[in-house]
Amino acid sequence: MLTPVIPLYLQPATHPQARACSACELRSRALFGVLDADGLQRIHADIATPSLAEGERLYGGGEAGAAVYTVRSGIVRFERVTAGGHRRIVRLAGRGDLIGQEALLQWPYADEAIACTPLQLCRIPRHLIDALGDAEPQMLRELMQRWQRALEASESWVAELTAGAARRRLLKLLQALDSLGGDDEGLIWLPRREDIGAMLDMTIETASRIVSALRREGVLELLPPRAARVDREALQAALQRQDAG
Amino acid sequence: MLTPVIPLYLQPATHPQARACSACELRSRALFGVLDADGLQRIHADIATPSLAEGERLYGGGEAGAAVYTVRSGIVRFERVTAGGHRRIVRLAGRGDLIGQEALLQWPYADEAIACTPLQLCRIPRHLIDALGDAEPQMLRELMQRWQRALEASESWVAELTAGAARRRLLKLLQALDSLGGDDEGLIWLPRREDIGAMLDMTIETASRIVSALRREGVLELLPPRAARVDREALQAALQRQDAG
DNA sequence: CGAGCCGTTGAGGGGATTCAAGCTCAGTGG
DNA sequence: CCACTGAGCTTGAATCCCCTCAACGGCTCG
Repeated sequence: MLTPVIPLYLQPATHPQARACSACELRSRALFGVLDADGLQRIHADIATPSLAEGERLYGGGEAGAAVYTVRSGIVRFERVTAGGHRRIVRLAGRGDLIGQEALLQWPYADEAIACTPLQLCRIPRHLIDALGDAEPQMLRELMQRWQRALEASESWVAELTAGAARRRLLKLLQALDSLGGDDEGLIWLPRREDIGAMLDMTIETASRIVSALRREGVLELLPPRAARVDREALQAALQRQDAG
Repeated sequence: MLTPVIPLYLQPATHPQARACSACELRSRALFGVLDADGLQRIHADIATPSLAEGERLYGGGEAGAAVYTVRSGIVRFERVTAGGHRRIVRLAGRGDLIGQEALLQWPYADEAIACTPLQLCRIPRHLIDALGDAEPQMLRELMQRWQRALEASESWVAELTAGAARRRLLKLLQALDSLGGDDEGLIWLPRREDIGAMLDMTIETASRIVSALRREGVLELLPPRAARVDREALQAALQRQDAG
């Protein structure tokens, strides 16, 4: 998918944010990828690009929201508190994912959204999507694709991260973190043990024991705090053995 | 939300399926609830209302689908096979829910969909939604609501049915089954022990032990095969004690 | 009646939790 | 400078919940 270069003569008249969107390396993967330069020009003014530090909250569950967000870089986690009063992380989102989509329906946010790493976002107000929906039906299709991707992520979470032995779940989490935010060299964000527990339903002690074991086995090289390097081959091998034995 | 009565003089000229849709008790909750009589008249011809017996498969994971379905009555389960080769049930759908929505994006079905009970559906071809999308923007909004509901169901599944002790998960499942397909008297569909295992990640033996215990405690009255009556008060009380102790 | 499926129950073992102690490290203030 | 503190992590020992393996009963169906 080619992203057309904007002619120079157009640029002086172009809003800075529109230029930023045009140049955005995510554009082909992003919600507004279907828009041309004119389309971007029309919407530029309302789009902000906020940043959050690790641990900061983007929004809370139950809040009435007026915007959706695209993740430009970083990882977001979605938390909720169970009926039993325990904190549970139900999903992660990374680069290119759309979050807070329920705001488009004027529904309150379903979960609490928190930055796991330094986070860069695009903030897109609801009224913008509403207005654009009529003019650009292709964008609605993009939107529905985002919804389906989120559903797919959540169902995969159920299938892969909530079943089986603790060690298998943790290996699967490492795999997911690698494909979500890992770089070429296998450098990943490694959650705090308590957050691993909230994701995989285990105690911090169990999480710690398994992480330590994987470190001793060479699957994981810890780079405290909050980072690690995974040996992808060793990870695959460990998963194979896990599923076999 | 009122569903307008169709004048009698209109009916002889009306396609039988359009009459059925108009009279459908689900209409206000269904995808085409926003359409008026004329709108229904236009789309009637392509809508079928298939029925499936318990255990029959609606579609398989990976298949290319050309239709979405609305559940008129019964319960559907979504299964997939994990990377480790185990069968996992990741979500349930009931009356009023939309299933197979990924077909609208021309994506293959994500999961296998299987009837848990006798099932009545509305089959809505993709081309119909495509055509209607332009004419009836309100319907796209309905569609996005369905997507969000499915996402919400999946995230709730993660939060409530995959964490905590086996007994708590099973109690929560009974609660979910009651609100999904239960009648006034607490009559519910009770899955086979193997399916309980695939939902809650436990063995059939553990499922059986807990079901038996709940029967002895009076929470559950078994009505074999595949049915039970829940004592809602006792269920609530059992959950309270579970979360307390 | 025997075969097969489904469900139930028991006994033993293993993996995760619980309870507890000690470690590292950053921030604070004497 | 260094003890002090608290948060996060690690490790050990004992307990318990759930899994594994096994046997058996009810039911349907050929």
